[in-house]
Amino acid sequence: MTNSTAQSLDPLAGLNAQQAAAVQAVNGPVLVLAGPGSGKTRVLTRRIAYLIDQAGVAPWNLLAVTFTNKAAREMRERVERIFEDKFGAPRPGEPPRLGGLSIGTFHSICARVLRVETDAIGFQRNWVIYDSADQLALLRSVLAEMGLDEKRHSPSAMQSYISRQKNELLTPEFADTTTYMNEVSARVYARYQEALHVNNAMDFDDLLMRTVMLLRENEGVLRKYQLKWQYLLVDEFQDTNIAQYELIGKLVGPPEGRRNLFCVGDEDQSIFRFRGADYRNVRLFRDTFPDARVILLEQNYRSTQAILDVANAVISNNRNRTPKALRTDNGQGIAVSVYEAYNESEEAAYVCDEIERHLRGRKFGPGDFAIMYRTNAQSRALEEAFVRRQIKYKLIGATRFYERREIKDALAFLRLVNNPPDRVALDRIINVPPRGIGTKSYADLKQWAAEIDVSEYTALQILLYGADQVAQARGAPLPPAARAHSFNQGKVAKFNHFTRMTEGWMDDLYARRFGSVAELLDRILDDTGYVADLNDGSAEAEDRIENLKELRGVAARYTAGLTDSRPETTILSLFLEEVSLVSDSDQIDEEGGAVTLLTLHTAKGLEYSIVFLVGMEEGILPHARSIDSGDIEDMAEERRLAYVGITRAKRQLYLVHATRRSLWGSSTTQSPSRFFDEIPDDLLTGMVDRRGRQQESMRRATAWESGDDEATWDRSTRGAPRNAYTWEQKPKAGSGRSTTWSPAGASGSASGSASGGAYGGAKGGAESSRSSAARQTQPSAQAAGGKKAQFKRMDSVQHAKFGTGTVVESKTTRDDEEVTVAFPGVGIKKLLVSMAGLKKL
DNA sequence: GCTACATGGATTTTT
DNA sequence: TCCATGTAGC
Repeated sequence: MTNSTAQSLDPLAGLNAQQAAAVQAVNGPVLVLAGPGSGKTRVLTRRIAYLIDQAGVAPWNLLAVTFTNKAAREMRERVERIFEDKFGAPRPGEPPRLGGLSIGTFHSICARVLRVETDAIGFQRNWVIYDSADQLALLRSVLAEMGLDEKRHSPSAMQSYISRQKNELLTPEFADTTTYMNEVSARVYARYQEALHVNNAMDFDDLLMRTVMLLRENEGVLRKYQLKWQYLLVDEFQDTNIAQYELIGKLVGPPEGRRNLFCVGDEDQSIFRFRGADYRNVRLFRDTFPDARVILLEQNYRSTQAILDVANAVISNNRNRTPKALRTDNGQGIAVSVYEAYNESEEAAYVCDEIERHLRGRKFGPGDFAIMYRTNAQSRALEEAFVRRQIKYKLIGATRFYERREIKDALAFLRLVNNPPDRVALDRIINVPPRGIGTKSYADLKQWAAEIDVSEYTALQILLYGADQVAQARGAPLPPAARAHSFNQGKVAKFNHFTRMTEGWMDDLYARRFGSVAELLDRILDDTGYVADLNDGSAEAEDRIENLKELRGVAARYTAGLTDSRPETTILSLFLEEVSLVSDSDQIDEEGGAVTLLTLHTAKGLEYSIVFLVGMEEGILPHARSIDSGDIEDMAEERRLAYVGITRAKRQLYLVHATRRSLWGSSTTQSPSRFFDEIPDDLLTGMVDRRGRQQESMRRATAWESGDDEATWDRSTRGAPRNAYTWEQKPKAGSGRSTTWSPAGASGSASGSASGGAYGGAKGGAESSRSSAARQTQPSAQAAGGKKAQFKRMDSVQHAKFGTGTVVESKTTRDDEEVTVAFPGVGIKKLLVSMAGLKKL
């Protein structure tokens, strides 16, 4: 290699003094307190490269812990790129340069350790990870078993209690029993843990707790990992919880030992307290290692000074923090804008207006914008507006892919094949699609299984193969009752049909007849008739099928005859593990070319040129829960959340709040967030003095309600069509399902201000009343057409009045089809197929 | 056993 | 408004 290429890897190139110091601090504990936008990712990647290339540390001795899988992936890629720059692309046959380098989240690292140590923790191979829905399902059955009423003992309260205990490393025998409720919860916790073990499953929190327990109790295992990982790097250290802190402590060894621990964090960005994270770990670290090197990164490379000033103003109201002054050389920039909207639809309309204005200026593309909010529910009004305006957007999080019904069903089949004791999986799919095994039969099966002390799946096997054969296969005798069951022949036939099918999959799996997990999935969907059952021709079914295809795409990457070279696991279980540990932020890609909609929590670690922080209202941000609790720490965390949002912006920041908001059904008046009061007026623009602002707001609100404000009305009709208006004066409509009350003809969604349901959009009043009047008088014009959808997304259609357009969405209603069509130059229209006379092109 | 409908309850944030 | 759960009728 030549000198010049060697020099291209100068891990210190372009770093400031503090960053360079952090990269080079090789020995002893280091704590980097990094403000937002201070280049900490850069420091971490450079440091990894530096340790490997300059300090001679073997890659397999390094462990870097990140907050998300996405961050892990990116960090690995960046380090790889550094080495490619220096040594060129890896040649075929060459051993991997970064072989054995471990980068991952706490959860994924722990899963890997536990996978290897399956025997040591007393689990069977191919154990699975339960997500929170699975946890709830299991908790419900535990509660039922214990004869506890769900109404009095809410499963989700139990769930959060258990999670709290686990995050604090409290096993059931040490769990908190200080109140009656906690005492009950502790007993549920104990039973729940047993149930998990019987199912050969762990929940998220178990991954951490069991790993720590293992390292605590097993000296040999502890030594092994201490020897393996001699250099530890931890990102987002302020968001570690007790379990994670102890895990790091165990791996790094006693304070007087090796101590090659490098932690990066920012107390001001700690936003996961509800998950047990405790930013005081930062101080704990300093107490544990009094001689630790502490490096401050205060220089900000991301934002303008105008944005940082606002961030400083807000965060300085938190006590118990190390004061920091964010500064930048990026210049003052544009002042932060404040906008007071009338309600959430007008808020969305404003955001769209501004985005469109910027897009016209051609300096920014859609991918430069992000809209951040406190709660996922807030995304709905925004989405509506984006669809109407035909602005490309990407929604992160709301309905998580792996929580969709069809995906969970498909995964449940795979999970059962992988791990037959998984009762939660079996519960889910024993009768999906319907195969004549009703609640009663299945309950009987469960009871019988409990009596003979075997898993439900084993009971099924006994029905199919007979008790003797099953006993022989397990190498253990079964109780006499295993020979006697009370199912009639018809039921046994139904059970056997199911079992024969699943046994077939397992046989073929272990005979390596599938080339990939995708092939197994194909076979399952085929044998069960799942897709056929799903496909009723509706657009929704089509979406679900699309989702299954997407899942198949992921599964296709898991090949090699499904059996890994490692004995402790199979490719199938690695696949299941991957899908259990994906996070929302994994969906984020920079290339998208679309406006990003996301919660403040998912926004952590990201940056965008222009950021809109919407719903800056009391009760939203700060959230009502945190206001009501009266806990000063809760409020401090809300403030940090605001701070995180503010500091995501590179060039321009908008703070938006609304006067009214309909959050769940009814509309309430909202007052601006207290965080506005913490920002000096001269740092904000777009806001007259407070009194003037309120008068303006009143004027607009009155105008809105009487419907005579042209400007507002115009925007409102685009943002949320007529029913946003009529909804204000609608009579109390019992269940909200009435379609006859509204003179303006908003039908269907009676109180839905923003959530559609009205037919026709801007200037479409006439159109809309006609449609809905027609709908009332001719309810089943198209009844003969049944449920079949005639149109689907992306279809080109012709309309007599609006011309040619493209179908955005199609929904089948009971007796008709409702199509949303984008007509260029006209706008988005919702049309009833029975009325509109649409022609497919 | 299945489907359609009614009712009641609930919503913070996520690995 | 939305969802999960419960119930009546087939």
